[in-house]
Amino acid sequence: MKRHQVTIIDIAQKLNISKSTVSRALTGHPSVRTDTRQAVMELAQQMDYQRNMLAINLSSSQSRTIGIIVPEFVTSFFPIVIMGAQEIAAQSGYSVLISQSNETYETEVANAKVMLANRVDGVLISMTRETKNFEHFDVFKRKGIPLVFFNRVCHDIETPKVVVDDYEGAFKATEHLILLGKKRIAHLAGPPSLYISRKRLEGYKDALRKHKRPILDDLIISYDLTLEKVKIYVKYLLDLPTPPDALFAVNDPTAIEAINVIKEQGLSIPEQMAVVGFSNDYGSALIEPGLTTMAQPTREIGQVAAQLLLDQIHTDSSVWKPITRVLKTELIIRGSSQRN
Amino acid sequence: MKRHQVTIIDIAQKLNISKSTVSRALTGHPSVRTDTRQAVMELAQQMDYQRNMLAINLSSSQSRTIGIIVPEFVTSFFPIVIMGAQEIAAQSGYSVLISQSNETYETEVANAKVMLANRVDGVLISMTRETKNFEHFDVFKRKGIPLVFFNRVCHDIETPKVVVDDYEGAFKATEHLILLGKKRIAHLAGPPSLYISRKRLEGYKDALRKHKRPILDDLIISYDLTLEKVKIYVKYLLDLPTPPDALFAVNDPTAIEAINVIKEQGLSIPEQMAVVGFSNDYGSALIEPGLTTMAQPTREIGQVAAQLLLDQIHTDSSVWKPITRVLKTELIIRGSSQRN
DNA sequence: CCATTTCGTGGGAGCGTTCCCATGAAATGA
DNA sequence: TCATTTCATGGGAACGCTCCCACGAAATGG
Repeated sequence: MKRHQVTIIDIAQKLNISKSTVSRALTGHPSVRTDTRQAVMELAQQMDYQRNMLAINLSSSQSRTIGIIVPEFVTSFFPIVIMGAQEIAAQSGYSVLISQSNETYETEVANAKVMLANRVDGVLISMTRETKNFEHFDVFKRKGIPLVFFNRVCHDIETPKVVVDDYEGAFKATEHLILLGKKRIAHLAGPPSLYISRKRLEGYKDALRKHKRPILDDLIISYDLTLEKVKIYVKYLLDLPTPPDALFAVNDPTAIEAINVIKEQGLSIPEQMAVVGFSNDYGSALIEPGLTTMAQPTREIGQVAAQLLLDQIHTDSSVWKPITRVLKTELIIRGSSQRN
Repeated sequence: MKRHQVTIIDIAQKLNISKSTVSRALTGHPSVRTDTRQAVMELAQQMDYQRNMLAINLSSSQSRTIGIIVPEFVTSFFPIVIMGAQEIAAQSGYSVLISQSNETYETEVANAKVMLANRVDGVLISMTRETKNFEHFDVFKRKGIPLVFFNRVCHDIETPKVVVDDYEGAFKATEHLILLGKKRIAHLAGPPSLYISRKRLEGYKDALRKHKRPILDDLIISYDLTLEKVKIYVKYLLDLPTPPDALFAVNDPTAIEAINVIKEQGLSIPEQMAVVGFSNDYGSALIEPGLTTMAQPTREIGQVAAQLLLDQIHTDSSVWKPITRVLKTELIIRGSSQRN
């Protein structure tokens, strides 16, 4: 049942003026007589007229919407990033279209199509862990739609990126464990397909090197971030002839899961096994003992990414620069790596 | 720099047919010769044509978008609801426009306007804790845009609602504490302005009544859900001449905060003070001791609400029924209310 | 074999704006 | 006072699509 929508034409007719004038009055165009504008505004209010963004969007060929594609919604990380981005977008009058790729390449491609169909003015994206082919991003470049990567970025595409200093963060986290007196520090790493996994691994190794510690391949495990597997790997580590006395996990959910397994096995944290995570997720302060972690400025990632995107949207594509913004991490020390 | 968009006219010209035919071919209209359709499809692919939703939306006067207004994004509850809703919406080809009211009435009103301007086909909403005036919702009814409330619902408006059985949940939670042998059970309640607060309070009281326990006003505190205040109230309770030996908190963040305060004060949980929450948030399993809580089917709330909304969108407004779907809660017993 | 239905297609209005150009009135300057 | 600029407004194309109506050709039926 579509009842009639109130349009500027309705207003124009009642006021016996043209729709052009109504349009100008409503959009704040200077060359409209004050009394005319007044009358239009009042009548609009009275008829509860709402400007039709659908028409405005078509007319202006832009949606005033930015798209965000994230791999998942389960951990608190992405929702917080989205919140940050949404804030910045809203300040400039932009809406946000959200879609999750479910860590699946095909869904990511489909989502990209939806973004295109909806004529978003730009896209913020953090890739699936299985995305290795980047052709579906080319079309954005061809169509002149700016793209900003965050967190899980693609280095094969020239586009702005927002990341945290994964290398430095991992370096500091590992060094923290070394300075704590830990001798055998294990690393539960992410999949090598992710740049952040590789960088964190690198930081871990370099910290060991700096302090002249051996890098033991036994103690480095790469996994695909499906949490169910953490138990297997942690048990494996604990069952080694000479087990590690510390664990640096690639992210907080992994670390939290690891803590649960370690406690289950009856080991004391941090005495027998210290644990450090990465990102300072919501649960990290709650678990017992509290999780030492490299905090990422999660909300800020969203804000910075959105700002970068808006900047691109508002400048000519010929002057786009593929800036990479590297945000700092901060070591938060809690019980999992602290002698009481 | 707006380069030319590929439109159905471009395809039509290349193929020397009319745009009507191209449109029909692309939308799967039956009366198009198979070879024509084939040719159109191929050329469209080749020119990487993307249907322009902006135009389709204007033409059809509907956006194929549903709006969701939530009060906040901080706890894990709303993101999960949104995820559930998004899944259902996506299945029917609907996009989701998200906005957060920041627990502020004015923002909620502004967000409602944005939804209207974007011509969303329906809105899912959970109100601000300070929303007492519902006029900004009337316009949706006037314009025939369906509205579905969830979680924090408005009973003054005839519209579908999705809630959990707050009364029963609170009743069971309280009864659980009674059966545990607790004698003085306090309740840290939400603001009376929220229906769910009132219902939970009612369930709490009725459980006490059923078991012939006195209802002690000293032990019932209503607060505005700003977590910083939990400390004050919990301390107040603990400092009473005869302090309570159990606490039923209106939601999990409150309960978690309470546990932290109780531990800080050196009391043992659950021996000296048992705690039960409501909703089974992400952190509840992590905190030590684990938080006993009434689990809500969070994701399902989003799914059901979205489905109800889609149902309304697809039926004539004259046959809309203000169904209230009440989902069941489930008691999850953890360390905060369990001997050992 | 002619009248009627079916099929595939073309033409064009309409969705509600914005924005450019035109127009006439008022204001300005010499 | 007349030419020129400024101002407030109107008219209409454009945005890209859908959908209704019309039309000729082919298929059908008696």
